[in-house]
Amino acid sequence: MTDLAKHPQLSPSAYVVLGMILLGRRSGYEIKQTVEMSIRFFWTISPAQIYPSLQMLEHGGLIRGKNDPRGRLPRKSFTVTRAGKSAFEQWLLAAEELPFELRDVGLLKLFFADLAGADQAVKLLETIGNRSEARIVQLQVIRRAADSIATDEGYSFPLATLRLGIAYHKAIVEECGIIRRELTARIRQTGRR
Amino acid sequence: MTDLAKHPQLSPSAYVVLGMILLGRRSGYEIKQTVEMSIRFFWTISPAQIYPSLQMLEHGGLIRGKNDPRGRLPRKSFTVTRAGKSAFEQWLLAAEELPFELRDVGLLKLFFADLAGADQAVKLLETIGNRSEARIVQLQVIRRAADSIATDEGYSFPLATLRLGIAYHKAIVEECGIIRRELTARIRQTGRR
DNA sequence: GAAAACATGTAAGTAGTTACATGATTCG
DNA sequence: CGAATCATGTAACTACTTACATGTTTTC
Repeated sequence: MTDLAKHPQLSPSAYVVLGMILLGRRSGYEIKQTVEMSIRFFWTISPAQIYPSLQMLEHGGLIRGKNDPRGRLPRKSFTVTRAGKSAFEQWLLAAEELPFELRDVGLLKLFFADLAGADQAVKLLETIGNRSEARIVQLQVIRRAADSIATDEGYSFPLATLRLGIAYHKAIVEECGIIRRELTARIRQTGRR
Repeated sequence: MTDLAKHPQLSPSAYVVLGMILLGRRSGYEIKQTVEMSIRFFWTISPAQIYPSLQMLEHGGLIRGKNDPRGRLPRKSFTVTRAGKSAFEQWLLAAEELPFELRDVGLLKLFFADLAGADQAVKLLETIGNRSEARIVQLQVIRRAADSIATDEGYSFPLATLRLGIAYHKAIVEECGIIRRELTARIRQTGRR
């Protein structure tokens, strides 16, 4: 428990692992699966991060693991300790800045679109809009899974994050359309002159 | 020029450096400044990346630098070579997937909000909404700089990326409000029973 | 009986950060 | 004359990814 002092600040990804176990995911494999069908649109985490995180959290006394093989298939089941639960809640309720990072090559190219032709810029806007439309479809598929998690397990906030994701991409689709129409109108005007 | 073969794919950040020089930024310092007041909301790049990138691009024959001191203050001015310009345009027009990565601790905490109290969840939603509202204000300040870039230098697409950013955060603010109201209504109902 | 899914992990490499080091010039 | 800004760069570190290694069980 005093090991906590050695881990004054876990990374957000470590809290994801901890939180997923609190939500009932037992193994690294299950955590990875749940991440893929829930938070992957605003947080990714690979097996090469999950397994060392599990070791680190166990070392720090926040989780406890025991071998739980399926037949001859090795498997480790984890549960969260009291210290782990309180560490997670502390993180969840902490009044810290909430880091928000976006890396979007689409917007990057759009920023430089003056260096390309106007027709190329229109294409870019279409690509960006289409990308968000495809994302909306993906999110709506996941939404079904979130619905069943809400009814089966009683967790309703995964649904809220999905709704925010969908709202976000709908706004992008709409604004891309507006900008594209303005641009094509301007192209037509310039062309006629 | 055949050095290009050694750089089959530059990183997006390298293209940012290249593009910024094409937009008239001469030194690493100027590039950093422009990044800070334009693309930083969807792409960040630190001096520790810019200066090695400049060396690498010069080595690859895509840019050319010459010493251009201000008095005794050392400064290096870069220009883009023909090879550099064509490499940039190739990237800009390439029909590649446009990587989009989001890392949002706010949504992460919201995802796990079932593990906290409902009142805490309401607070989280407020924090996330406020964060987007603050971001909108920042973007609108930058927008003035983008306006003058549009009129002074004739570059209009930086403005388009800002509009997309604003649209995005407005959608978040709105949806956060909706979810929050739903939640408080549900709390009130449950409380009365 | 082959392919997909289950399951855990490591090694090597990439991309990026913060903090540091250094010094000149401008502005209030 | 001190603080902010101009200007370039490096070292050490962190976070994360891809690819690999290994073997089991289920499903078609």
